[in-house]
Amino acid sequence: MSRPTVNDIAREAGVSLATVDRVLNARPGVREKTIHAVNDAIARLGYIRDMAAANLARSRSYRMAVLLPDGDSQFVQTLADAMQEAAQQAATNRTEMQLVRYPPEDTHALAALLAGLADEGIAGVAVMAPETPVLRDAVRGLRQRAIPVVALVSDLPNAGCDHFIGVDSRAAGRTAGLLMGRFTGNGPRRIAVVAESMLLRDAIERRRGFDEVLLADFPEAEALPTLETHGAPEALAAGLRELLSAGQIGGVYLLGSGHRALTAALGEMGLLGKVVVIGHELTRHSRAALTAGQLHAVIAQNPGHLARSTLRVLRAKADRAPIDEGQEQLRIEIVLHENLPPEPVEPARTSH
Amino acid sequence: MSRPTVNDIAREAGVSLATVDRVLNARPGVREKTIHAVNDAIARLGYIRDMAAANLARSRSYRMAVLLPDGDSQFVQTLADAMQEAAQQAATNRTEMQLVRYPPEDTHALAALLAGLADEGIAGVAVMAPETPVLRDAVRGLRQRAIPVVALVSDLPNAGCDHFIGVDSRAAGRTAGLLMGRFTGNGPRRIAVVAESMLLRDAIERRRGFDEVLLADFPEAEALPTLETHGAPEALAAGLRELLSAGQIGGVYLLGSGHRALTAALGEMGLLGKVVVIGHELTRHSRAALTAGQLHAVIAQNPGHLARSTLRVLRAKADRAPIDEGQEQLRIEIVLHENLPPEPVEPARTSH
DNA sequence: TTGTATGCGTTATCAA
DNA sequence: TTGATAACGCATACAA
Repeated sequence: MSRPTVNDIAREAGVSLATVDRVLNARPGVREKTIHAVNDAIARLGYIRDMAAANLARSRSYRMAVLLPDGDSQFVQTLADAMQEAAQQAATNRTEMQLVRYPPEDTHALAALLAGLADEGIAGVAVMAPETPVLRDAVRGLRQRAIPVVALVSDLPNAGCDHFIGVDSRAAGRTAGLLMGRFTGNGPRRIAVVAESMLLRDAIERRRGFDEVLLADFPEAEALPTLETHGAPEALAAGLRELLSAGQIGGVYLLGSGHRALTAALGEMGLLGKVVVIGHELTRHSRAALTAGQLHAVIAQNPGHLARSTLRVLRAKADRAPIDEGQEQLRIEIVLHENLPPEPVEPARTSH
Repeated sequence: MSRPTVNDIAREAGVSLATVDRVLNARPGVREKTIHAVNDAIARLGYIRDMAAANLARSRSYRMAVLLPDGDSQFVQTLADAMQEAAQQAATNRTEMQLVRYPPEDTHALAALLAGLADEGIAGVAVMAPETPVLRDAVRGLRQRAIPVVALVSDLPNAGCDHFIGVDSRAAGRTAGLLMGRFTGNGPRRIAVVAESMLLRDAIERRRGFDEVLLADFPEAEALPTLETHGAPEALAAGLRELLSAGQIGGVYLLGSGHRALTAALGEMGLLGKVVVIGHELTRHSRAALTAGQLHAVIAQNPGHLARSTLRVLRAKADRAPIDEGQEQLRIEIVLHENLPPEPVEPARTSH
């Protein structure tokens, strides 16, 4: 015996194919009693829906839009690549993706982009951006038109998104704090904290988590005020020098990007390998630093997972189908020299 | 425009549907010239085959078998649960799974089971077992009958499997070693290594990796000979006591299962939280110990990922389709108190 | 060597 | 509120 089909259900329930379909897809216009009869038959026969056939018959394809900030962040670039790869895979399931890079800092341009998407018959939108009132409104606008929106990497807690795909930044910061506390040993020590900017919610949350753990579990450690570099390597070097003049440093926590600049600055000061360095996200540079023993731990999220999860969740939302929480749960990964995953094969470069 | 179909190819090439199908599936009975014309059309239109529709038309379904050792290992039980859950998902894609638990230690029973599967029209087999000559032969037998076989959790390097789904045990051991070295600080210290048995390849490999890193990067640390408990909690307590009498212990590395017994023994000796404990796999017990601060790091592989990956790879092998290496690559996860993922919802218990 | 017609399991558009 | 019936993209038995 092969698996029961909708035809079997129809026969068993004494109704037509169309009615079974209506019940299956929770479409209106069926009497309560009929619904019950169909559901009974489904349960009796142990029917399992064939997704492949369903998708085929729908011959509907889903156009998803993914919005990522432009700029030269290695992490975002890696994510963009992963998105393209996931999209290629998803094309098999009638899901296509349109990747859009928007000028960072320009919230209004982003909002305009989002508003524009609403008219293009888009089935879902994923957006990675800091939360602003303008963005919140744009998201609400989309959702009012029944277009699902998911937040990517950075949560938008007050925008009313359908889902958040990423990790809890505060917990990520706590993890960094725990590692820093354990890696720097037992004596008293000062920990430098470096960031390009503290305007981003992620950086703030990470710092908060980091401090929490250090304060509670490693009272002998002292996390210094954040050194903001604003992307200027000289600022970083100068700042570090100043911190050093006030006493020895046991570790450096890099809140965001800037691995290259940090490695350079530490190298100049002859500190490479002498202080514990912990950072976020696995990029070409952090990977190299990890391999070279200049970086001791990376807190990361898997971009491939992030990308596939995004497309799957958007698809589920578009279908109003439930989400497999277990599968979509992103992990806060800890990457050390010894568990560094092999370099992924270089995909075709994203044109933006 | 939507994607080109076989019909479009047929029209473009000026042949019929059936001919296109013949070319597509490399079936005989087509003139060289016609083949060329069809392939030309395919290239011109950028045709991508819809595998889902193809399988639907074939009305093909896949019966996979997954063989797991029986017994009360928490990890295996968790994996079994994850398998059941993944199977439920996969049923939607015409893939069904038959989970078989075999008596551990009994290689011949396992081999007989495998041989039996060959006759049942199974589309693929996944097996978690230590490598033995008998098992190797059984695997070869299956593969001779064109049934793909994948090794699960523990590799079978000489059995000629189609794929290995799991992590490199030696690298996992190295990771444990690195963490142990860093967590136990700078001074000289002795590290106890505990295992239920050193007969399993995994345990040996982990120990090897652990020693490598400790020797190379932490010369002040001394990894003591493995304390084999053979599942007897008393043996563990006695052994630990003996090690203690010879001097202070800085850390304990638990090579395999036995979290509960270890926690109990350490508790009795008043060592809980005073020595660094590192173990493998996230189970109910290790999770609790991690939360309580009695266990400091767990090296784990994600059972959900393992399960889904297994079914996906088996399916791909059955279709002779390529595998998305990036997606199937299992990570050596490091779990600390701060990045412990939320407890998954309890699935229905596996009956075995 | 090639073409026609039908079916796979589901959805969707009609009409009743 | 229900039911025929025609797609969806591909495979295949059978006819030419």
